[in-house]
Amino acid sequence: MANLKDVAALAGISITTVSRVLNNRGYISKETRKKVYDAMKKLNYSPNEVARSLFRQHTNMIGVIVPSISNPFYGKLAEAIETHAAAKGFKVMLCNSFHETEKEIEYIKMLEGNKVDGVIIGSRSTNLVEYMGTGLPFVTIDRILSDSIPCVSSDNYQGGVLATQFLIEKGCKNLAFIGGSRKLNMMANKRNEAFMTICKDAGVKCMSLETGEEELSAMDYVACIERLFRENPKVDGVFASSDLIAAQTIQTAVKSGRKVPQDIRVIGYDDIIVARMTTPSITTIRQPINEMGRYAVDIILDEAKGEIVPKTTVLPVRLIVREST
Amino acid sequence: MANLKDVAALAGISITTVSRVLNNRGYISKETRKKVYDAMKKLNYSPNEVARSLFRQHTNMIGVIVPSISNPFYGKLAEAIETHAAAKGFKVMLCNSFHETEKEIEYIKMLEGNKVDGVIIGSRSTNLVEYMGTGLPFVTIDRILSDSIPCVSSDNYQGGVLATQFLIEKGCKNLAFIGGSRKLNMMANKRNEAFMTICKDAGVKCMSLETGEEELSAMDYVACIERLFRENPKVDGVFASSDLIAAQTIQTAVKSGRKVPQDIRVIGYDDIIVARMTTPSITTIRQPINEMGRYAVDIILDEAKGEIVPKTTVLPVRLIVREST
DNA sequence: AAATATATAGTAAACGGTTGACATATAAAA
DNA sequence: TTTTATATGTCAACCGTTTACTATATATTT
Repeated sequence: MANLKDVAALAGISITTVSRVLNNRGYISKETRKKVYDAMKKLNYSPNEVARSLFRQHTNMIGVIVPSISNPFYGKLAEAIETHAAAKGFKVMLCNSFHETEKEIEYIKMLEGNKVDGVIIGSRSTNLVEYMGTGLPFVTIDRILSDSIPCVSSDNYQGGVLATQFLIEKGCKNLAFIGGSRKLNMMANKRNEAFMTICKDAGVKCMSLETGEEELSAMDYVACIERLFRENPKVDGVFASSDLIAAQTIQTAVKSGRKVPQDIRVIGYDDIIVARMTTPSITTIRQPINEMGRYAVDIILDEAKGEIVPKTTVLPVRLIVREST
Repeated sequence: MANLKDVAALAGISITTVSRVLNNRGYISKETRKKVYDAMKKLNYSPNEVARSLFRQHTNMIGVIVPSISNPFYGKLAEAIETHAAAKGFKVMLCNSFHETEKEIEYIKMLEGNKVDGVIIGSRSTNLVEYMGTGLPFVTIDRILSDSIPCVSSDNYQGGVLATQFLIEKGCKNLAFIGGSRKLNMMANKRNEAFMTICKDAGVKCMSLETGEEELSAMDYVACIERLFRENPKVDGVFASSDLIAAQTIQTAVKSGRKVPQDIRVIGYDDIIVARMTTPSITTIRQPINEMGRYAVDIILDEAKGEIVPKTTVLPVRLIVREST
């Protein structure tokens, strides 16, 4: 691979001048500029970004840690992050933690060593804070890790309100909420809070089901849902905390002879592609995943520049009505 | 951030010795080793991988270019690649090209500049070859780009055979295939070939529908499928070239009053999460995506080491029977 | 004619780490 | 006692690029 020296030699000028045209600094004549570009083209030269990074003390690279990119929610999030980062000239290093704290710690160390300019964490582990050294900027998605780490989320409480009210409006009298573990300090817990509050206010019978880590990792909630139906056969509306749960709720309901939405209404959360693809398609609360990714990138970049950034950024959600309600 | 010099100073030894314990070279006493580790811990030191990469002339990083990581197939693929790469000490840079040749070229240049050790391309553009400079190793997924670039795929022909035979066994007399553009030089075209051949051999009526770029990008095939049903109302079996198409085929069939699988049987391809989540769940051909990712990584790493690698690697597929047939 | 702007070159240090050559000192083995 | 293995140190070169500094040589204004 050609380097600056080769380009300078071919163009018949000094290394310094070549570097100047590359970085648009100082005075350069048109002819010199042309000579340089010609030599670069001839040698198929592209600057060694590793060397640049070393000198400049930043890499224009951000790390993204998610539990699993094959989970459609994180897939969309990562796509939004990468797209927006690329538009700003930043690269993305992808890390799948599979909910394992150890891996997350390892990834953080790795990213630190690779001198990324910041890390976006869409992950669930606690106790990560102590491993987040001094200088590196972090942003979390949907999760408060510590007071000093900014968080981007959507309005989970409002999402809970919207979903619950809609189910009640549709005439449900016996609601169930299915969500993830409440022990994790996730903003998503607010969906459940809103659900309980709205149900209580409306005098509607309600219950909530908490699933575990295994279900989350395997993306398989069927056993939980079957139990829910067995123990509460009169449930006529389910607010699922993800579209994946909603899809499986529909499967389980249909299998037990219930019709969706006639016998039981189901509403999901996230509005990932699965919600559009099922039969019946899933009414859901759309999180503005693109915008969440965009804000996460903007914030991490501002942080890296030493600017003051908001501690929390809450984006609005929207009810998307489809066939399952 | 602490560097080698700081660690050496704190440990009271020379920079060279610290570098020696870091790289396990030469003779080091236990006490010195301990002093170094203590100092490293105290300073929260981690070696600057950028500097290392510059010296070593490789980055332990690979680039992955996919059309869209939010497409569940590529999400799974990227996850498999990242997981396997991480296990081997390699990092992954993620690139979403959205099927735009320009972006792919830009990404390739970027990855070249960042001195990645290799690039895995799960993308569809032609004419990329001229931009793939001299030294950088490439591997494609499911696509022959040129004679000299290794390709990893699953056995698309066999997948087509399995799917078509299964539909015929189930009693279908009037089959349709829905797939992507055949102009692209994808291995996936072989599914269609197999479909036509098997149908002809069995004397079963068949047709095949080719969707375009827009449908692929938007992941929305409903209009195509509606037309198919309108123009061929007697179709009683559909072989869809992806689970996304299969899911939408089921939606469209149900909407038009057909029952799945009683009136029309649908078989998908890939076995992504969507196939498990729909009602009815989708019978499909499972591509061994994990293994495809693993082989892609192994091959790119071997290539980077200058070893001889197979030109094509074809992994077996499997029929997964669910409810849609 | 003097002052200023423009255009280019060379040298050297820096970024942080690795490595080879060479020196030195102690401890164990021949 | 000599040899050898072990343990550390110093020094310098190197990876490819940036940049500050200094030096010159034109060209253009005052």
